[in-house]
Formats: sequence, C-alpha cells, structure tokens
Amino acid sequence: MTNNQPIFRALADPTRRDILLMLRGGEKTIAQVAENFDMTRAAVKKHLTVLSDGGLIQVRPKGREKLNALNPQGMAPVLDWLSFFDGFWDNRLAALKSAIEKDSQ
Amino acid sequence: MTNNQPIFRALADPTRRDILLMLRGGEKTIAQVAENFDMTRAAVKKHLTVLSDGGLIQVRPKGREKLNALNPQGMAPVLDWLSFFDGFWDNRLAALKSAIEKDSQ
DNA sequence: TTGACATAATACTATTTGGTATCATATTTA
DNA sequence: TAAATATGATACCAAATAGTATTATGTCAA
Repeated sequence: MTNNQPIFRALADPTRRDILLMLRGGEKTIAQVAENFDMTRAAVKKHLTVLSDGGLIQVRPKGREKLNALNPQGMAPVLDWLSFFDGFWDNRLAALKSAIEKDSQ
Repeated sequence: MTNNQPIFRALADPTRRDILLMLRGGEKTIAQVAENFDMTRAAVKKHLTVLSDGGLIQVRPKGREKLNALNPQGMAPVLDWLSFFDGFWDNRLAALKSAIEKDSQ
C-alpha cells in the first residue's frame, strides 16, 4: 500500500494550501511565492519542500532560480483515498477517479 | 470563507484516517475503536475529539457509552476545496460536488 | 448498594513542526 | 572580475502534537 502521509501532511498547513491555490496561475520562483506571505523566504522554501515531498508540486531549475509548478497528477492519491468511502459519502468518487486516470494517459 | 483548518488537520494523522476507514462498518464505542490500535483509550479518545472538531464524525451518547459514527456530510469541505482546482486537476470535481449536495437534501 | 465498567479530565513528557537568523554557494550582470 | 541576486544549508527557538499516567465521574448489573 502506498504511503499517503506525505501528501496529507502537505495539505495540513494553511500556508501550503494557499501556495497551491496560488500556483494555479502558473509556475513561480521561490521569491515570487514568498512575496505573498508575511514570512521569510526560508520559511516559504520549507513549505515548498514539504509540498514537493508530497508530490503536489514539481520543481525545475532555471538558471539560479527554481520554478515551482503544480503537479497535474499530484492530487490523485487523495482522490484515491477518498474513494475508500464510495457508497458511504458518494459512489461517484470512483467514476471521477477513473475518469481522471483515463485523461492523464 | 469557512475555516478548513480543523478538517485538514483531522485528516493529517494516519491513526485518524484509519479510524475513519474503520467507521465505514458502522458506529463504534471508544473502547471498540481503541481495540484496533496499540495505544491507550485516552489517546484514541483524543483522536476522536479531533475528528469530531473537524466535523468528520458524529458522537452520540448511549448510556455510559459514546457511539462514534461517520458524518455523511463530513467530507464536503474537502471536496469544496478540491474544486478550486477545477480545470487544472480535473473539471469533474464541480459536478461531483453538486451531485453530492443534491443527494443530501 | 456495591463493585465493575465506560468515559472524562487533567497534568506531564517527548517529538514534531513552523518559524527565524546566519552563512555558504551558484548564477547573473554591470 | 566584482557586486548583486536567488537559492541552499544549518542551527536554533517556541508552540503544537501525540502519547502516557492518574484520578474523577457517571452508569450498569449482581
């Protein structure tokens, strides 16, 4: 069984959830992300590391910068886990999950 | 905007996620939940409190026992938040969300 | 009514976590 | 090349978290 802890841990912090929402607009450097928060770049960098560990973002170097972008497949493990409750919360989750998997091929 | 922190915090711990899966089979007393874990009842009770604070379970007293059950609407805020990524991760989330809301009426 | 049982409440401890500060490294650019 | 810039790494601190132990309260049952 896969280890879900890194992704659920990544989603547990409000700053990190805000970063994810922010990255919907496209990839950003660490400094660009940090502009939007009242904390040091080092702190933001730590959050980005946790998001990366959770597979929610992808990081690519560009010169001296690091570009952080949403990972399109990143949320799949969460949907996967939610689908364990099919039939309880809603049986449409399984359909959603398979549709996403189909799209990403 | 609603405060998502209690529910995401509740989901962040592996023991609590296991408790949720366990409760799919029906409501359980604190002692019954605790049987399945290698920790004290007090510790399990704390986890149940966090799950209750996050709105994921409902607790009802029955004599000297407390019966813990999944809250059918409990996961809605998570799906709500995931829907912010419609069009990025998948645009079917919005349809899923509205379908669930319709069902629960 | 007395004893057993299920939960509640509190205090305490160790570890994790979110944050800062500081210094080092690598890459632009004047 | 030298200075400015973007990030990396490390040490440190305070607060939150997960757990235990202990004691109290309320309920069932002989």
